[in-house]
This record gives sequence, structure tokens and C-alpha cells, in this order.
Amino acid sequence: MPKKTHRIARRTEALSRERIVAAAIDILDAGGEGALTVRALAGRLATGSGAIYWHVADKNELLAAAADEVIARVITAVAGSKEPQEAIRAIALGVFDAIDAHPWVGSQLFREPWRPATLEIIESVSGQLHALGGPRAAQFNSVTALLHYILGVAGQNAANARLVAPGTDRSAFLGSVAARWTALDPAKYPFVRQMAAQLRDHDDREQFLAGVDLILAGIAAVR
Amino acid sequence: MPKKTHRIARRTEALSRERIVAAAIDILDAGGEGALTVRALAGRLATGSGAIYWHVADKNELLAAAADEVIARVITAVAGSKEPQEAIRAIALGVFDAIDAHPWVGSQLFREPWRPATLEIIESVSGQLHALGGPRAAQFNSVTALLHYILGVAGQNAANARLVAPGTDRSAFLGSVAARWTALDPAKYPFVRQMAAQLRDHDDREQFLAGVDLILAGIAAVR
DNA sequence: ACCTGAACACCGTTCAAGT
DNA sequence: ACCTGAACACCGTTCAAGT
Repeated sequence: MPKKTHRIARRTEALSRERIVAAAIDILDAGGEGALTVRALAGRLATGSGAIYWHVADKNELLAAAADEVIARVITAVAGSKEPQEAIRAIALGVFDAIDAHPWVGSQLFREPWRPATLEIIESVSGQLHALGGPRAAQFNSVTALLHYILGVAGQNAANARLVAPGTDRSAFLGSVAARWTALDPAKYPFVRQMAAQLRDHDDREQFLAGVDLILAGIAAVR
Repeated sequence: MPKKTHRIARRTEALSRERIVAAAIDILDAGGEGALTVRALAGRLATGSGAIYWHVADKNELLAAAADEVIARVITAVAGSKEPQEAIRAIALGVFDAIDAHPWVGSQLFREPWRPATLEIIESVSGQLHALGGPRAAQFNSVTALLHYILGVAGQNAANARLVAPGTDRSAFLGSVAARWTALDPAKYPFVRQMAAQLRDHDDREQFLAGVDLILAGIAAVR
């Protein structure tokens, strides 16, 4: 039986960084950040916990690599030749949708600004802003403003996803937050109370794009 | 000795939610999020770990209460009668500075959008936007855009604070990130590379305000 | 070179028992 | 009513031992 080891290697494929990251993404998507434990990962890969550490430095690096992977897919997907403003909207929306689908990416984006995930976003946005023209200092301001806005929405979405019970739908969640807002002391929170209805009825994607457009309008105004 | 229990009660003051939250803020400020463990907190308060849970539901609630406290102080501090635009800048800068001083607040702000911390910010900003006038739908867009931008910067600052070794200063950190950016592949990241110098030399507060102004310009433009 | 899995040093939280 | 602290059920990470 000279092919025996060969067969075994085929059945339980050799561990690799790629397989580990892919399994991590699956676990994160299925159960959120809390579900990704080294033991769960090792179990799904049918190996020992220690084996993970041969391919990956620690859990932090694993989380970062998983987020990099998801964002890289987005950026390549939206790459295309459009008008700068439209391209920026597409990039922003791509990131938004990716975080909507994988909320754990939202919390990851904040760590280590030199990671590919953030870098890809900065690079593609600033490429478009460059095409738009204007002085270099203004461009730096514009990229960081857009990036921070996107990150802010990303983080908020990730946090919301952590809060809503897996079964409940988005509008039920918004409805309950709106109800809380309505129940606030009118003397202390008059404006928040007034906004409750809009909170309840708004569409997240539209709202996100409205913010992008607001910033783009600002960029156009100061240019 | 009828006053004995009295004396003891005076020396080791009775536990209370306020004392616990105050001690938590101290620990968080001194050692960051990682330093706040229930055991550390109990130790500092000279009590058992279980005692904490008599006054506070769990660690999450404790973190949230600590953040609420810090933000509430900011909002009351910047309250004053100024021009709306200037007031918004003051509120934003107040939040920015608070998170600069207490980075752990940055990560907390994302959780639970009905918590006082976020509510205070929304209320005060939207009060000023109301004074600025314009249609109600546009005002909702404006508040959320500003809030998400502020949250984005907050989260990024908190993440950076977690990364820099407690001793290193800000400019050394920026220098090292800028060096990484410069070392990137020019074919893959031409624009990021170009921005490295600006990243190195920028001032965080100015940069933050430039973003606020960009959004305010956008708000003025679409009104 | 790569993998195993027990062991280590932690966590947050609970709860019988005390005062 | 409030506090104690041991105990429980977890973590991430390490490392001697195997192949």
C-alpha cells in the first residue's frame, strides 16, 4: 500500500493558513465574534488547538487576516471605471454591504491602520479623489473624513448586529429603539424624541449614502 | 463601644454603584480596557468579587456606565450659547478630547445606541442643527453623518491608543506608520504612499476639525 | 516540519454561607 | 440587605511529546 499516506492527506487535507482563515470566516459569519474560539476552530478543522498556532501567531492576527480577506474581495469587486464621485459611492457602499453581511469585520477595521483592509479602502478612495483634483492637503482631509465616516457606520452596524437577537429583523429592532427614544423625558431630550419616527422609518443603506453625499458635497464646496 | 460599627463603616466606606463606577474609570484610565477585571476592581475596593454584582448587573453594564459618566461631563462642560456651527465644533471637539484622554470610551460608544452617552451627543448636536434650520429629513441625515464621523474618529483613536506602547509619544507612532506606508509597493499603493508625509506631519485635533468642517460645508451646501 | 492535547494562568459569573 | 470567597465553566496560549 504505497499510496496510504497519500490517501490520508487527501481525506483530512493538510492544515494551512488559508484553510484556517476560511474556517474562521465561516465560524464568525455563523455565530459572530463570540463564537470564534481556538477550541471551536480546532474542532471544526479536526485538529488540536496547538496546531493553529503553527500557522497563525495568535487570535488577533487571525481576526485581522479574516477581515483583510473580506475587504480585499470587496475592493476588487467594485473596481471599475466610473466617474470619481460614483466610484467613491460604489466603494463606500461595497464596504457597507460587506460589513452588513459580516458584522465582525466592522469591529476589526479599527485595529492597525496599516493592515491591508484599511489600506485598500484608503488607496481606492484616494485614487478617486485624486482624479477629482484639488490641492493635496484638501485631499488628505477628504480621504480621512470619508474613511472615518465609513468606519463609524461600520462600527455602529457591527455593534447593532451584536445586539439584535439572531432571529429578529432589522425593522423590529429599529422600532424598539425608536420606542425607547419616544419614551425619553421631553424636557431632557426634545430633539432625539422628534427624530424617533425618522429613525424607525429610515433605510440604512440610503442613510449611509446620504452621509457619503453630504461629505462629497462638502468636498466639492471647499474645492 | 456603641459607635464601633459606625467607625468601621467610616473607614471602609460602604460599596455603591457610584464608587464602583469611579474605581472602574480609574482602572481604565490607568491601564486601559485590559486592566479592568472584576478581580482587580474588587481588590481596589477591598471587597470580594461577588460584591460587585450586587450593585452592577455585569461587566458590560459597568463599562457602559463609566462611558456615560465621562460623556455626560463633556456635554455639560461645552454647553453654552454660541453660534450653531461653533457649538457643533465645540461639542465634537469635546468628545474628541474626552476620548483622547480616556480611549476606552471610544470603543464603548458603539454599543447600545440608546445609552445616555450616545443620546447626549445626538441631542446636543441636533439641537444646534435645528437652530441652523432646514428640512427635517436633511437634519436627520446631518446628525447621523456627524455622529458617525465622530464615532469613526473615536474608534480609531481608541484603537491607536491600544496599539501604542504606554511610553511612546504620538509623533513616534505616526512616524512608524508613515514609514510602513512609504515602504509599500508603489505599484499597488501609489496614493497611500504619497500620503505618508501628510500622515506623519498632521495634527489629530486639526484633522478632526477639518472633517467636521467638511461635513458642515456639505450641510450648508445641500440646504 | 508539522501536529497533539494536557497543562497553565487567567477570565466573568454564581451561589451557599456568613453578617 | 449586603458582602465573602470558593467554585464553575470557560478562555488564549504554551510546550513536551509524538510523527
